Amino acid sequence: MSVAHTEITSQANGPCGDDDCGIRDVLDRIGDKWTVLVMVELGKGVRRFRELHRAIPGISQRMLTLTTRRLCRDGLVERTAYPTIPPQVEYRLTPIGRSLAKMVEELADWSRTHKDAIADAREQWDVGHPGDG
Amino acid sequence: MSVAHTEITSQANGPCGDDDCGIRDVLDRIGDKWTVLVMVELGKGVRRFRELHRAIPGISQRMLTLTTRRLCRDGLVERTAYPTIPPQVEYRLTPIGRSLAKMVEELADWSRTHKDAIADAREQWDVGHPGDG
DNA sequence: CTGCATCCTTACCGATACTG
DNA sequence: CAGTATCGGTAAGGATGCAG
Repeated sequence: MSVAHTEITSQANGPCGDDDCGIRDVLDRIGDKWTVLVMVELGKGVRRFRELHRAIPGISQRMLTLTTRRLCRDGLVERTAYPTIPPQVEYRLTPIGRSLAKMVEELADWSRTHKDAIADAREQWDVGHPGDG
Repeated sequence: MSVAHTEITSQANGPCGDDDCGIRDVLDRIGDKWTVLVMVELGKGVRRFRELHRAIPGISQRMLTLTTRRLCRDGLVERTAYPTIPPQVEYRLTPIGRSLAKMVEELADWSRTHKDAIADAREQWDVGHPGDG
């Protein structure tokens, strides 16, 4: 994402006082455009590359490749490639990946619960602030 | 952030089956560079603009202004301006803002717990994939 | 089918100067 | 003190074509 520290240890200041609790890295992962969608889909079970691609409308092949690779790099997703022709690759959540997926689900629940309230707040704001984003 | 749908209702597909659960909007907010830091600081109590600025090293005035304004727009933060000279403005979390701050804290807890595991996974990955980000 | 390489547009964000 | 206005670097991500 836009922050991209790359190294998990390179944070000047975290939100937890003055020590780095690592949340920046997690947000750099799940905060990007496609990661949550991939994780939720993989939360339903093992998926092949093409299945993910069809299950997530709008994602490009390039972004699906990058997203799955980053998830693999962080140990959240496991990749299994069978040397067949044509190639066949399976993706599945690791235990730690499933635990993060659970957090994401809770966030999704929160979103569902407060979605309308936020929409209302924005409408209220926007009428009082024309020409604002 | 990079996604920026602006409208809370303009999502083709959410992670929850085929309906939009609004998580995209939440991630667009807390996924950006500074929002979590501001929320956690406000979680400690009422803060003035300058106090936030000093409490969050590295943030520019511009970004602090944008971040607080977006939080206000979503109804997560309340802004109180006193017409004194010099001006004085207070920011505090709304009830819904506090509830989101709680979710963020849980995510921070998760990060602390799994930080080392992720760092290890990255190291493992990087040794096997030189020249990769 | 699964990926990689390249070009290109968008917009996030930092730096700086200015206002009431 | 609490913003606003403007400029510019940079990285994310979309489109397209090629490869094993």
